[in-house]
Amino acid sequence: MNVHLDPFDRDFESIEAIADTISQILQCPVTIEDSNHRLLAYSTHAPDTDPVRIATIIGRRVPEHVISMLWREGIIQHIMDSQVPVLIEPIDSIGLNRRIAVAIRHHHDILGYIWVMDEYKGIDEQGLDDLNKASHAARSKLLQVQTQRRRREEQSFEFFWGMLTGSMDSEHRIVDRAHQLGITLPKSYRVMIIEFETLLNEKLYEQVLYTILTAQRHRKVLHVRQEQRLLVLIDATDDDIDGHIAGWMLLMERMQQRFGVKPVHLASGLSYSVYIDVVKSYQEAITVMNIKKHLPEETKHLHRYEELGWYRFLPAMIQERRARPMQHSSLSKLKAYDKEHQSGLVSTLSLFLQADCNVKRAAEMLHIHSNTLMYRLRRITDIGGVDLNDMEQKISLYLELKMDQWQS
Amino acid sequence: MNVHLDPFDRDFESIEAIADTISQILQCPVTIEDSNHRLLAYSTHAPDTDPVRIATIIGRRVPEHVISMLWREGIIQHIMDSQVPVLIEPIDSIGLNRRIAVAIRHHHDILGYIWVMDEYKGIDEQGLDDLNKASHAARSKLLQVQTQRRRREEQSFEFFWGMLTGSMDSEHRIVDRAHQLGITLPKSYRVMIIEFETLLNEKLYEQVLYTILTAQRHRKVLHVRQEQRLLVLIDATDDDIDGHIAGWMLLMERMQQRFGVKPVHLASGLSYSVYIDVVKSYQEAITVMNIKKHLPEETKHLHRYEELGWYRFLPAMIQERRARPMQHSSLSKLKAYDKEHQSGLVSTLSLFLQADCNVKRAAEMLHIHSNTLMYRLRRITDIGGVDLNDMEQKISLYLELKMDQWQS
DNA sequence: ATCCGCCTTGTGAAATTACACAAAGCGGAT
DNA sequence: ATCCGCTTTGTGTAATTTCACAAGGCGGAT
Repeated sequence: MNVHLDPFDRDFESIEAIADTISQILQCPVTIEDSNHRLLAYSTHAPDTDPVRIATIIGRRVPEHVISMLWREGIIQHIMDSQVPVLIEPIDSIGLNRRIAVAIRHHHDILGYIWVMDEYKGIDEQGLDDLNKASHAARSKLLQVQTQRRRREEQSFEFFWGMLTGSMDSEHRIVDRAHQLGITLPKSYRVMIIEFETLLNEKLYEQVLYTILTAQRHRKVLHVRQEQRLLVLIDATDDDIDGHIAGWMLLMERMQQRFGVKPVHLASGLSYSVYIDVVKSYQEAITVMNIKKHLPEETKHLHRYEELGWYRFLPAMIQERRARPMQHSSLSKLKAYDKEHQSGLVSTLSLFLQADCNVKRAAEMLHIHSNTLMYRLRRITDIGGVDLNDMEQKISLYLELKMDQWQS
Repeated sequence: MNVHLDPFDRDFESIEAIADTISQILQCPVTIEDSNHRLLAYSTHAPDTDPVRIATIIGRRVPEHVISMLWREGIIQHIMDSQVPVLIEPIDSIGLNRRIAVAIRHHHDILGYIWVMDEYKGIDEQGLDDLNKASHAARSKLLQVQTQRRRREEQSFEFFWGMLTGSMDSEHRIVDRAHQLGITLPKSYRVMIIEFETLLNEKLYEQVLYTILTAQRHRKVLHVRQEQRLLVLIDATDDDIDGHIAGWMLLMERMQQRFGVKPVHLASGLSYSVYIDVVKSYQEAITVMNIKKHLPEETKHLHRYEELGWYRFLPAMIQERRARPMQHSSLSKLKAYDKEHQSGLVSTLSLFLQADCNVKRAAEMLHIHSNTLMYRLRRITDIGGVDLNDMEQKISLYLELKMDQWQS
């Protein structure tokens, strides 16, 4: 039997057929996934499989914690890099038995993966060779799948962009179109902006999307790419305040670990349930992003429009200030003094206000003796003519200082 | 000499001629003033006069303190009301000798006054009769003066209005036109709005103007009437911060005393020295007025745009808030609680913030025990989820509360 | 009536803060 | 060098604030 006819040198009518063929030859259960670990096909032949395979088939995707583990163990990277099938040792803790995996590639792109459960037998050289051939055979099928997916993506981009810009201005039309495209819109949503340090090129984009889509929560998300940003329509139905954004933060963390890319900022608008309000939520997200970029330190832990507090008025205030420039008399006196004497009264005042006018706290933050701070405050009241027991004045100062910071 | 030919039954070539005629007949010094106590004519004949008359002639108007005194003594009112000449007893404290005064009227309008110094002689019936006749004779002359003044006023209204609305948009044109109209523009100016409770009808307007124009500081002021408002271009050259507005406040007080009319609000824009900026100063004055009307209590002692502090951003913030309505989560919780339990947590919080977060002070203002306030504050932090040691949160609350107040 | 939660006031101890004053460093002006 | 004003730090005291706890009033529900 040295003359081995290549069983994969033919046209397959479907991906399932490929899976079944592999399964028959190797006498093992087989699953084929796309690049995002979504189930494309699985062999029906074998009776007993491990829990991971069952979960994958039931959920139509590899469970998130499995992917996490595979990444952590460096297995996914290995499969992605290797030109030949990779043997994977069982990981009992997650119910993963021994298996062999091979990537399906097209040039340098990963189109998907073939997994072979190899619990008992062990596969010989010939088997591995067959698996490689199967991988090649799967390529053209997966390319079709990919092309189809791309086309659908294009349509969903256009759809989402239409919502974001408000050109889809009738609720009815939006719902209809979503139905047409097979998109399930969440009952309640927010628009979130994820901003990266660099332009979202093809590779980065794929990586980002891979991270998002392999996460359990977000099977399908309306999204659109925009220079350095990814705009996402996130589900706000079960908006448990912290949990949600925290989940995204975690994703971003994972992105960092796996691909070394980390988004700089996350910003989301309010949640709405009427879809024509996507425009609003988007505008709000933009506002949040804008404010975060100008005052990164103070808004470090803010991500959602409703968390902005008074900062949401800052852009309007800045605009007003630009339209009618006017020096705050106390502040300009203090600034003049600072300039002449190289002192830091303004920054001291700023920090003092930030510290809720608590002398002790502020002094600690400044690493100075509290009496020193007291002295400076006295100077501030003397030179600037400020009454630090007057809320009005303190607010005026605080706001002006923040605006100064914004514009610097 | 029973047959007395009326010496005033002829045409006089000027007001001076009338003054001289009276002076000749009565053998006393005579001055004729317009309705605003501005000198129109004086007899040259008599050698010695009292200090008031000298000051009047030198200053071309009756000194302010004299007018004040005459009002206080009820003398001006008396002259205005009386159909016959009024004898005025000397007032040594201001150097006013004995004199006789008669109003020059046209229907019910006062056009001016004739003053006769009557130090030594005492004037008989015949003299008084002559004085009455002189008053009639002066009328036509004064009507001419008044007409002329009215025409000039019309022109100045138009001029000022052009500046206010920005339709006079070239510095050059403004300066030229002012020169043409014989108006001396102040080097540095502000636009001030004086608002009254009622519409500025003809009578009220005259009274207001009378008060302003008889005050020493403001001999001539560009002004324009506008429903309930009088817009004034005030001199800001020697802008000694408090003094200036205080002077106007005094005037308003006087207006109240003399005519029972009191302006409700004073509001002024910034001071500028380039005349095309009148528009700006006017806009600022409008802003001040707007804010004062919405928050009368907190802006009671503010009149000038530069004193507004952070309030100058309020309109922009309100606009932003209206454009993107959003409940402050803590506040709405507190409001809900207040509604259900008929408590006053929100108002307590508001006052507490107003009192610079000083428990003692706030408790006193509320007439409650400071521990009661402490308790309420604890409730506020519990129910509203507010951290009252966080400046950011306090500012958010403060601003939201002010905006609520604005809109209520 | 009785209970219970909510609110107010009072008391006193503990903690914190404000303030006055002293000592000393530092840099510029004379 | 010397003076002077500005600044920082340290010390101790007086005043103020915070906090825990007790006692009692009030109104609605059972």
